[in-house]
Amino acid sequence: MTAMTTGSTSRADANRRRILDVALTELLRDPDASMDQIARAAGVVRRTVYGHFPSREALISTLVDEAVQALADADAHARAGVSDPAESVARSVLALWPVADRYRLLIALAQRTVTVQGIRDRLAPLRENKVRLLQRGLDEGVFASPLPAPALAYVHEQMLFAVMEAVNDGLLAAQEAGRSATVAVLTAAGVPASRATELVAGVS
Amino acid sequence: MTAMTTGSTSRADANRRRILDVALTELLRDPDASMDQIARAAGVVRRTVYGHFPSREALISTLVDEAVQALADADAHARAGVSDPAESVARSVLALWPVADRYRLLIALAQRTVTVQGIRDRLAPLRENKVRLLQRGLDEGVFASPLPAPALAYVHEQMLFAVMEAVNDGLLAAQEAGRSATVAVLTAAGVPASRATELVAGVS
DNA sequence: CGTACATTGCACATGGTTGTGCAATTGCAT
DNA sequence: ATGCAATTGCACAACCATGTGCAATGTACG
Repeated sequence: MTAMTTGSTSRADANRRRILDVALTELLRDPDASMDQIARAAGVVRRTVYGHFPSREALISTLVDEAVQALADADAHARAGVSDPAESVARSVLALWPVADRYRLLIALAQRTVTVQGIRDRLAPLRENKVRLLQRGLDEGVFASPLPAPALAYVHEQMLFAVMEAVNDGLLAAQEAGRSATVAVLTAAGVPASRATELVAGVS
Repeated sequence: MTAMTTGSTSRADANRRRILDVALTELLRDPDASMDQIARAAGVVRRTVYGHFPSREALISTLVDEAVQALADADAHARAGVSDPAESVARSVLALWPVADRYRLLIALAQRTVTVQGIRDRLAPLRENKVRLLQRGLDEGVFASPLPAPALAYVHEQMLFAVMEAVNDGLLAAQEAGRSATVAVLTAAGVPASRATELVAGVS
């Protein structure tokens, strides 16, 4: 019965997984990291990487797919059945935080220019969700900003990157980062600081 | 007297200037733009660019120097003799806005990884000024944020990029952008929306 | 006109990266 | 141990970008 290589996903799949993981951190350090750099960092020869992925494009593309998937899942799950826009944003940011941190390279690539075509497109649905949420909050008077909802969405994204950078540079404890980022984002949306802190405390 | 090639800075200097300008926009479109791309875009042959700049490094480095210079000047001038931190931030952002927009590529390169070594370093003094200002505001209770001053500085920078992107993508009118960005930044620092709008109105 | 200088049009060497081919080797599981 | 699949270790071709050299061409200015 086709042995199915026991439960162990064989070392092939393990390698593939490791290559993806290493590629993530390696590309974060240098978005132009070569296949050789990635391979070496994964403890493998360049040729082996090509055994798993036909091209550099394909490798990064796989990474993008995983990232989008993880982000979409986290966001959808966090906002399920929450009606208040402020609470929704709070839950969303808190849930997205660790995932976005893991994949922040790709999101950074997404907003940069000529990398893999279509990163932006693949993130578009997620972004649109956020815009709708922000718009609703603005309409209901829960949020306040001189910026239109789509611009505010950009701002929120960038703020998350900023806080991640801060953590990275040791300016902020990783423990507090998620909550701090959430409060910061809410504040930027015009939610009074007191209400923002309260919300985050209540949600987490 | 040494002739000094009349008042006209000769076409050589004009070319040099145009190469720099074009390089700025070209590198903005693609941070990895080749010397050939830049040269063509400047209506010149690659070899000519090397006549003005010994290397790609040198070209970008010149750009960085100009950017840092312009930013530092604008910031210093805007904040001269202003004591209130909130007003100081307002003036600073409003003044920095057009300059940062012009040079945003470089600031983006600065926060990204392995480009020209030392972009971060050259921007450091400017950044430190901002951190001190934010710290003072936090101490005086004018600002409020769960983030420490240095992290808040990151956030402010990134917010500016976000708004620039928004303008770039047509989500926001260029006229309003500077003021909107300023209000957004102040709001993110914990200044109440009403006070922020008031400040910006009073300053511009 | 003729001088000086900037620009051009090659050509060239160099180095790095991508992607492929193939034989040899390693490791796992039966 | 033996077979199977993955991994390795080259070697290769193609491409692209960086810098440099040099002769020819243009262009402004006295």
